[in-house]
Amino acid sequence: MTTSSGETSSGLGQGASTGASKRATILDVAAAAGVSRQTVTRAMNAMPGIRPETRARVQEAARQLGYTPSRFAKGLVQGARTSVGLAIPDLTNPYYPAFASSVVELATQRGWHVVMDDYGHGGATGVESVQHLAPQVDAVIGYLGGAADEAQAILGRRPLVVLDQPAGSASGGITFDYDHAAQTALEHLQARGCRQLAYIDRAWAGADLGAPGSVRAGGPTPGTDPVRGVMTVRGQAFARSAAASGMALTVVVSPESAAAARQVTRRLLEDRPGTDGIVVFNDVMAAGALKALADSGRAVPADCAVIGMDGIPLGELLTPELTTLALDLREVGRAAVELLDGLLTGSLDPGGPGTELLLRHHLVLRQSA
Amino acid sequence: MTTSSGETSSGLGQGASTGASKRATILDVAAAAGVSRQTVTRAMNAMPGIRPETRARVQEAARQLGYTPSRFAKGLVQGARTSVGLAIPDLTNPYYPAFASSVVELATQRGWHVVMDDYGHGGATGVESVQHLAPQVDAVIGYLGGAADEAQAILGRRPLVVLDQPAGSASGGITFDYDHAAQTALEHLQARGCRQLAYIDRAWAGADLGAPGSVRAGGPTPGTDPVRGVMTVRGQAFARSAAASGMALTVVVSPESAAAARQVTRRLLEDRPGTDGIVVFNDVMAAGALKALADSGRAVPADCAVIGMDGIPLGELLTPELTTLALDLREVGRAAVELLDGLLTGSLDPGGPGTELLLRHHLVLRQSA
DNA sequence: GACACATTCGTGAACGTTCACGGGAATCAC
DNA sequence: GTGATTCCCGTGAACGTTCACGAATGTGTC
Repeated sequence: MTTSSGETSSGLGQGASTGASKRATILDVAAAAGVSRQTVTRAMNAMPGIRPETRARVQEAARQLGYTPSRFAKGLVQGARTSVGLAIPDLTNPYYPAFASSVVELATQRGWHVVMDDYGHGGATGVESVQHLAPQVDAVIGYLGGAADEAQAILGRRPLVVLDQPAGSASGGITFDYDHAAQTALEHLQARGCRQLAYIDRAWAGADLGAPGSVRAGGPTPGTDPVRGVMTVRGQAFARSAAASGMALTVVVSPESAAAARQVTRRLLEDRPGTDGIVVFNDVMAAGALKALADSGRAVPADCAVIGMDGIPLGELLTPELTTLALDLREVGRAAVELLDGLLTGSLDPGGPGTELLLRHHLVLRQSA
Repeated sequence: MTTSSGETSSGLGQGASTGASKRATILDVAAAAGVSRQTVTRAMNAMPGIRPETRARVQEAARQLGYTPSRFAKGLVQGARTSVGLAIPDLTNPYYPAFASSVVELATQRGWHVVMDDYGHGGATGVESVQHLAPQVDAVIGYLGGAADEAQAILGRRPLVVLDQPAGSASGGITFDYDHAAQTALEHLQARGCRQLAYIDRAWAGADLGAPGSVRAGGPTPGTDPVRGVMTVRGQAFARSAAASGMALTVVVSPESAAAARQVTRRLLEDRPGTDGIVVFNDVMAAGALKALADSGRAVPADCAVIGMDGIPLGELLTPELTTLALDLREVGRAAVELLDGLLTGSLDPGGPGTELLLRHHLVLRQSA
């Protein structure tokens, strides 16, 4: 029997009952079990080269002391388990959880951990989210809504994959082919016989240009400079697409909520009663539009067709069921994770070829159009 | 000018262009900037006692080398920033994101980080989720769906707050007063004049007892032993409540999805065409029930009233708008975080008084009932 | 009984950072 | 011009764990 040769454990023999004094370290466990550090390590990590009874004794001592290995010490010596930050503007919008779910699943498969930040309640920006995440993660995936360069600067060499915005100096980016989406939707509505089309865009978060619901652009000359900076990228694509095919498209803006969209749509229908086809920025807002159409006594799609955007599960549950430009959100998550994987393993170079993906919406025909 | 006195930096003068060789450490930056470790620390952490030009020089060197301080080394010496794990069975169900959003917000306010795990896609259990989270977090909040004791054992002394399940040996727990909810709903339906009531329960994940939709308990004798273990806690509360007030309640079970609930409801309406009031396990499934009622040509609530459960935003968007037993999910998140806060700061003792909260649903009257 | 070998366990070193302290140079006061 | 004060900056120590190696003990073989 070896007498404990020192190794500077905490002097006090802390009984299991005394409150949270310090924090039990591996040396405390070693002392309590009458073994050395290394043996404790072997016992806790299911390593070979230890007698079963010793292992049991150590584990019991660890349990009694409430010992939990320090993830910091462990990480320091073993080299990081990678943990990725996930910056999301609003978990309340069903679009994001569907995406996040996919990211978490695939990240977990790779043994990564996901640190989630739902910025936006407090009016924080994507960059602030990255700033908050930065000290804790090895990479970030996020819908930042702009300022990719600044975010990448904060992260330094660590990979950043941004979604739905120009990649800029970010390591990678995933964007969506809104021109294709817009063309698909408008063509479909036209083929259905719709003649007076409208697009409901999301109002810029910061901007407060005119009352919500005010008509932004009518007639065949959208896409001109004054419009830029007011419309979202999606809105610009719709304006371009309408102009290209010579259709008239009324563009209105609405805050990003079903209730707001309902109100805006109601006003739109008063201003332009002949509207017979509406495309909406996202499915949640489209649900509001459907409500407004019902309010006004119109039948959908007979009197007015509606197309949403995103393809969240909610759409199927609405009445009428929502036709939508769907994005396969699990696929988007997969693209983001695989892109990040490539960047982390080095098989992809930041900003290099293959780091900017363009994904397409596809039209899911249901009842509303 | 001090000549670099050694301090064992990496021997190679790694140019900024060479690939990811090792990882730049604080010593590399110090050497590159011609200063010491401590000065680098001061520069990176905005500490006083450093000349502005020196700070700039160090920061430039850090930038060029792509230096990122090791969170492990930092955490090791500074004592942990707390990071909490959030175990969630299914982010796809709108119930959970609403809750998670609240948790993330309040945790962020406290300077915590949230490591999210959406277990359940791969058929994992809550305990496995905790096992995955454990090495990375200082505490866990989660909907584990059982096995709280086992989960607490994995975490040792670290706090565990479980929701919607008996706390067992967990540090804290938040449960819901389903008896009150059931009574509220059933009384409301009865007052409305409903006489043939049904409750659609969620089928147990693992169990496959009988075809989905089979009638489990009819008549006035539910709550007996054979039923236990088949019905959820919510189901049992409804059975109890119905029995207590002498109402007849048909209980059927359905997998947890709108589509499944739709099918189950359809079958229920064939079996018991006189059903004129239905309560459903959650809002998503209630949406399916509404669809089934529409399919069968019934008017809601005239022919049959429907009450959902949870109070997710989706309910407002359905047609008819869903009456529901709502839970204020932000409040639930707040309760969980505050409980955890108390446990972490020591103002609350694990399992002690004030660690088991009972929250109540309130009936939100909309159109469906 | 001597040797090789397997099994079990312990000790120095290292991971990268911050804290506590101390030293040197410049500035100020008189 | 001496001492006190301030401003910068550097060095030992420590955080808690694992890795690499070596020591001690037991087990088998001839």
